[in-house]
Amino acid sequence: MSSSPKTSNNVYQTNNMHQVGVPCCYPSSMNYSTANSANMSMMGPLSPTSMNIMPTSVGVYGQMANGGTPSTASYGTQSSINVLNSLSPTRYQGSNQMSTEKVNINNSNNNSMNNAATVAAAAAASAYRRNFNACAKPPYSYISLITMAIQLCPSKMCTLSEIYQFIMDSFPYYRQNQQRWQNSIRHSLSFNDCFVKVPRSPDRPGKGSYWTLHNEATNMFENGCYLRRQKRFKCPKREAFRIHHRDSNPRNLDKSNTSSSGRSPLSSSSQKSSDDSQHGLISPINQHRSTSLLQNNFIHQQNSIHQGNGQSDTDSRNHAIAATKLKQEQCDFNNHIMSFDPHFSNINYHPFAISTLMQAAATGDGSKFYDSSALNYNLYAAASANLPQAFSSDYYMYAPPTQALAHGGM
DNA sequence: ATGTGTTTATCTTAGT
DNA sequence: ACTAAGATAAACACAT
Repeated sequence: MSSSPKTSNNVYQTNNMHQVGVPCCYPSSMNYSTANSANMSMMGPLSPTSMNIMPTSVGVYGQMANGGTPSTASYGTQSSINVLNSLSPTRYQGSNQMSTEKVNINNSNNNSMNNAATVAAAAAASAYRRNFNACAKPPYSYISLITMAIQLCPSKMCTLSEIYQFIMDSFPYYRQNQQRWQNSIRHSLSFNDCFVKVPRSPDRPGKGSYWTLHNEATNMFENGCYLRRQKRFKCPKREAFRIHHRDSNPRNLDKSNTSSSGRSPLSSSSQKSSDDSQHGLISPINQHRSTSLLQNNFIHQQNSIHQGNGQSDTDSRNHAIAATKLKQEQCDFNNHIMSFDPHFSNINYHPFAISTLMQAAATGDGSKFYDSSALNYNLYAAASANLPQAFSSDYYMYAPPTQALAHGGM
């Protein structure tokens, strides 16, 4: 298998994708051209200016310097064990190319601001040098990367292009081979029931929908492993609806008999896209947040769209009835689990949980020395603060797109 | 034309 | 070894 990486000619354009009211906070000024080592020089030489900003990015990922899987005995929390065990030596070859220079990160909060800033800056500078010629693939699955992007949005939903932007801003590795991984991102969004598409409202024109998390899929990585979930999230209601729709649609009856292996579904109407909002999959948790009205509007609009989109009257009625019923059931269920699930009542449930990192970022934890305008950078500061001390010397750190910050993030 | 979204197929990898 | 999750490639439809 040659699998020579395709080099795309696309340069990701961020500036005019959607202009109004995008409920997202990611810096959108960076255009990352695809993929060669020369392009990595865009990260620029380390300057005093960037030094001041670097500590925001003392995020960590990587593998043990000696290449081995760490024994579970040595390291503090179960979550950190899971994180490290999830690293594959073959997968993150990039980090093998790093220099052997080691960084001692002192992440104690007891240090004075100056000391901590100095240490962090030194660590960042060192990491910068190490990182300059090698960008290891971060130990996060695409699903977890998408989840991070969504969770970091105040509105808890964002567009595809914003997901791209978050990933590229956060992980230099993904400034390369964009065509490849962006296809995978799109596949992940469509394929996984944990991601729910939210249509745009008419007053927010633009390409693509918003994506949010299924309200039952907000704790997929609470065990601390962001590479592989123990169980793929599947929405039973969606599955049931799919089956119901398939079996009750006369157009599918003959197909289901004849083409068990058929490839024709490419031309069939998609289920996920049209059914999400009808299922009431928009989280009531999210409805507590700033976009509740917006999302409710989306749901209503989508319902009305479906009732008049050319289906037969019978189909439309059945859809509407089923949607209403499912939506009510979903809300009841959500209210129920929210009453006792610790994940919803205690956001600090787990030190490595995304929700924990979000909380730290949102409340300014780890942002003492940093510009807090870019939430995603604070995420990594928070992650760094949670880093077990035993790992600190062997971690692979990475740099943010310093130019974006230096230019004010716009 | 380009971006977005869906789906199938196939391969790799982690977990057991 | 087996299974399931995830990654990758690709074809295609549709929206902007």
